[in-house]
Amino acid sequence: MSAELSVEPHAHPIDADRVAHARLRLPSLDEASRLTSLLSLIADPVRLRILYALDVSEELCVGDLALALGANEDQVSYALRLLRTAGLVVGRKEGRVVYNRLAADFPEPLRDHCLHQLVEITRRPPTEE
Amino acid sequence: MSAELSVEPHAHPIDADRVAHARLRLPSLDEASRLTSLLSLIADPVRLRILYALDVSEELCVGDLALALGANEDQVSYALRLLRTAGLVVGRKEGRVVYNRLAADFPEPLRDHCLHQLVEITRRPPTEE
DNA sequence: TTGTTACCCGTACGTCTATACGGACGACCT
DNA sequence: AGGTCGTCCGTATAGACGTACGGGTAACAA
Repeated sequence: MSAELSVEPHAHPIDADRVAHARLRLPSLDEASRLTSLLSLIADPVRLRILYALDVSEELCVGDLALALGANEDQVSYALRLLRTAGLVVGRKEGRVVYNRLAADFPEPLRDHCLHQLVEITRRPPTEE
Repeated sequence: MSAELSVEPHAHPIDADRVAHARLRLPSLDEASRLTSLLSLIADPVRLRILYALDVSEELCVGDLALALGANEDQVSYALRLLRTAGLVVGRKEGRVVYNRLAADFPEPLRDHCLHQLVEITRRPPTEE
């Protein structure tokens, strides 16, 4: 998956300049994988809305989260498991209730760009003429 | 998949205020799905790097794109198919070569936030202590 | 202590996604 | 015209992902 191949699909680059130009500025396969694994995490309706909910409300437990989303607790629990594993969400246990909140080192750009700014895209669907 | 359920998983919301607060500001399931389907498209190493390449170089054909990415043409071709279907990339055919470029109505926030800003995350991996 | 609540975990299933392969088209060169 | 190259499309297979289900743990109440 992270193997560098010595590719030579066809020996005739049509625009060698642009290929070299792109090649230099392109993020490496490793960097891209790191970013896309992060994006994949928020590219899910349940997880995205969980992050939204935790962003506006300081912290929420699983049951209330499911109530706010209109989803069942299994979905929320599974989503939280992934978010916690990735270190985006942390759980504070108080009694028998686990309060979830965004991690302190939650990537700021992710919060700013994806949670705050990118919502506007949803208001204007891409199929506008 | 887009069915509204009349859920009542448990009758004891622990923090009713925060639930209501989150519920009001939460994007609808439909809005979230629209956004996540877009994010899923760029949440793939091949597609993300293609968008990057097309962003720095005006336009590139499939073969050169594969050359720049170090991927085979099948991967690039398949990725371009999805990006074209979504309307993010358009193809200009000139002779037997198809030059691909970002669509004119490519969502600006997506380009700004995901392509330009979000790269910095990759520079500082999330596993930093 | 017994029962109930809130939650987590492991497993199994259905589904969606990406990849690889083969064929087909149109465009250039001789 | 014939041959070759660049690209696209359809199909099949393997793998990853999300969902649902059942059991299990810790905490509070009676």
